[in-house]
Amino acid sequence: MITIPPRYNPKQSEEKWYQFWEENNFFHAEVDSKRKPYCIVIPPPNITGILHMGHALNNTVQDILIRFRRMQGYATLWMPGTDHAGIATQNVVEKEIAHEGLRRQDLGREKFLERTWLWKEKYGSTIITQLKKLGCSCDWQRTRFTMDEQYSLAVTEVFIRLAERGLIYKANYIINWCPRCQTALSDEESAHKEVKGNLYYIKYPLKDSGMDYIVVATTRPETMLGDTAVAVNPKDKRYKKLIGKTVILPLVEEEIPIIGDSGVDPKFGTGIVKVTPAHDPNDFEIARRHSLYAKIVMNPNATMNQNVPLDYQRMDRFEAREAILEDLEERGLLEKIVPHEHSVGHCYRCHTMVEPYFSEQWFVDMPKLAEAAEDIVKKGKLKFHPPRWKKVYLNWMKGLHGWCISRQIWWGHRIPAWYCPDCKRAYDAAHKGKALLTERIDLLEASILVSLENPKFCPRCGRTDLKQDEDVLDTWFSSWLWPFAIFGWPTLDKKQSEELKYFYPTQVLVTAQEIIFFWVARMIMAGMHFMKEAPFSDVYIHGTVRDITGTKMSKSLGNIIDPLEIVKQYGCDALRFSIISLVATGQDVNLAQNKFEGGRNFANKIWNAARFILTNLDKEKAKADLCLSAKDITELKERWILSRFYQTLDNVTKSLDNFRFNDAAKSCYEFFWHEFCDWYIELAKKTISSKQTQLVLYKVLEKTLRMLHPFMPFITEEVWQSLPHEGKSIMISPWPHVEKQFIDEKIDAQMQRIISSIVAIRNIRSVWQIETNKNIQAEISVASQALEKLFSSCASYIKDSARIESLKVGRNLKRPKGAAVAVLTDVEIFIPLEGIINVEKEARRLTQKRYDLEKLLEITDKKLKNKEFISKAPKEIVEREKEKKEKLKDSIKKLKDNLKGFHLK
RNA sequence: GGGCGGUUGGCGCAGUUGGUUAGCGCGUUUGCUUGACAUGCAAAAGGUCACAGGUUCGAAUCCUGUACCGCCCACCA
Repeated sequence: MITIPPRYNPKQSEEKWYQFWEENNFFHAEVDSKRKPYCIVIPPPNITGILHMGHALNNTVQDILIRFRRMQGYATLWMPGTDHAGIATQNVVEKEIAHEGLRRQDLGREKFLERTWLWKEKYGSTIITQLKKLGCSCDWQRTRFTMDEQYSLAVTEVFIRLAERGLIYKANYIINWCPRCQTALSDEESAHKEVKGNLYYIKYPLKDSGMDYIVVATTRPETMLGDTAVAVNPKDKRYKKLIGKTVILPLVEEEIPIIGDSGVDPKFGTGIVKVTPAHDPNDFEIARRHSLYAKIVMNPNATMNQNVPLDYQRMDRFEAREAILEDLEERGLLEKIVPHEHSVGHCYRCHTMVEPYFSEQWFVDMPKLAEAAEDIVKKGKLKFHPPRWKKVYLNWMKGLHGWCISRQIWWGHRIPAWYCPDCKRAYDAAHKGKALLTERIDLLEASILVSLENPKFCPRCGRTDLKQDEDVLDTWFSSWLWPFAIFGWPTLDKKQSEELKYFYPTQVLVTAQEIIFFWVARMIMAGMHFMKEAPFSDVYIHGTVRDITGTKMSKSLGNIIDPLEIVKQYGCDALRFSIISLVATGQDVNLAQNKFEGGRNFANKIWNAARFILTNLDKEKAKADLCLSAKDITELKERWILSRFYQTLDNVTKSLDNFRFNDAAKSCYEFFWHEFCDWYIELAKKTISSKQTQLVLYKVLEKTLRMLHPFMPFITEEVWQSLPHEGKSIMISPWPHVEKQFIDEKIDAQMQRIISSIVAIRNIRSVWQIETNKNIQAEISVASQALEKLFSSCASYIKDSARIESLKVGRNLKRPKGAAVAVLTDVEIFIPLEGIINVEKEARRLTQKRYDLEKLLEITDKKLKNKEFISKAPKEIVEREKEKKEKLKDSIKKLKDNLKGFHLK
């Protein structure tokens, strides 16, 4: 007798088997010309990352796909790695040194980077360790980091190649500036949020016209210090005559022109807009059209700079706002204040309000790169799942501006550009004030050299101490190369080029919707440009993990559920199975702690079913015939469970092929629990030692474990290892084949009749409160010889499952006196319970049943009387309705006949 | 301003090209120390599929509109 604990102990198996898999190198993949490749690149988590439910969902999906394909025989590679996460990591290290009272400037660039590398060594792989706790079968030997030496080379190379083609350029442009991080951000890194503010109506006196003034409306009065014009719409009759006149900018007391620009909306505010080219993207565009000068009025930390009147200098932007409003008020220049809601960009890292800021930055020419990336998706060669994201993607591609890639931080890939200080200064001086017109800076003219190595001298003046650009590249400028840079591109040795050729393009990318623009779109661009092929053929976009009220989980809200805590409490398989069952394609998932009980209970069910089978398995018998054919199985219950198993397997395989993970999980669950355990194992108890039962118990369990393995890797391995098996691990065992010979719908229908009959009897027992252990008698009256045969041969199923002591099966039997009745299609069941049942109550029960069926009959009848239905509906539908009608009629008649026998008063 | 998603029994959700008596999990009720499992077993109750029109022989499913909730995009001074 084997003793197995009644409860599954996840912790123990998780540790044991994960180690076993790693030791045996099962996660590792090599180029194998005999097999097809299947590759997924992990969305590299930030080194600052701490595992959250989003990761749990994202990586469970990937691991399921990877394990599924691995079992199917693909050369399966899941490439792992981490992202250096420029701003995020720098912020973390800055916080750390702040405890020592230091700022990064105190350390200096070199020392600060040393600290950051140390931090990375210490904490940077936390997330990797955590991913292992989820059971992820990544090829860890190949783990990459976006700042690895070779990877960095790819980044630099890409920068140079794009710069050479003019696809990367330097320009004076208005960008998003985070005053706290003190760096430029891309459009995507500035997250728009609705902010309740005010619209301030400010009077600008007209020059040379006494008391006359015009009124502009603004939400950010502090920027008025940088106004270089006032604009009206030239079609606006009210103000047309103002164009060409001059106003005196209050507080600054400078003369600025009134210009006409069609971008001005006459309906908004007063229809007159102040133009601040250096601090508003809209105004910047106006300024370019009118060759206006851009006056920067803020320092990088968003305090007012030396270009504003002394009183406001060094004030914070919001402080300055208050001061300016007060001063305007005092001068009678503040007309009114109207509450106004508008959306304002916020830094996606620190949530500080972003300032539009005019500055010199590096950009990628996105519209150019977008062409091929747009095309490949339009053609359908790259598919999104669910498909609605295609539209979102294409729409984004259409509206692209330049991508600002320079960041004024230290942690990251330093821009491979060098300046000659003299020549650059000369260039700047020559272009001062013209900057708006000459948006792109001519690198040659400005003596900016883009190259892999530090250039020896300035080609213009010969100076030898050239200075490297201080800025680093946007983190996403390295992650967009991920699918090919991880293989060593572009400096490939022989092995690497083989691998790149074999594994690129990869198969699927799994990610969340908020990453589509940041990363997915850009990877497609980079892939198309550098590899001439999209980096993957399918993109699976999963939903966002939320709490039970539908709020996004976040640390600051305190509504997070820690996946590792769930693993500890419920087990990894429970976490995986629960989360995957909840996620319908692309739908968000609302989680609560108790949602994981389902997965835990399922794991426990698997454990106990296996426990039962193992304790009863005669290993010799089970092993005896591993390749049985359908002919060897004669018993209904055995044929049925095999038929159901292969149907389920077929379902699960197809669902996984189509990224329908919840369907797959539900099929497994339904089959295992409600068919295999509830019916088959229960029935099998009576024939446990028969060869057929032994074979089928073993065969179905073993194959079901394999089917479940991608979802629940640990418990399936644990159980599988205790069963007779071939091979070293379930994770490298083959995905079962759908053996069609076992699928038999007639068998399913027959078994269904038996099951329905058992349920009907149990129902009667329950209604009349017959004690569970009390044996009763039953008579089953059937309509045909075939049914008589079926019920006779399955009499034992019914007797065992419904606790029937003696069962009589016959044709057209009459209801014994005082018997309870159940009417099923072509079957009547009588349970003699004279004295126990209440005749009137039983009659009411049957009448209710009859009433229900009559309602159905009415609907069916109506359909069949409808000539259009008969002529227009497909034949098989009509046929089905006809059959249904006959069955209903028959059942109703039987109910009526039985009711007659009750002789009610 | 534009786009997208959601609205199905008390709660959380499935429902693939329109066609079974609309399913599942949790919860609820009743009964069970049935020899794998009380993280269990058995039986049951509970829904006019947000609303209004339309298409169709037939609509939870397709179309139009409305309401509410949520998300994304946009140069809304």
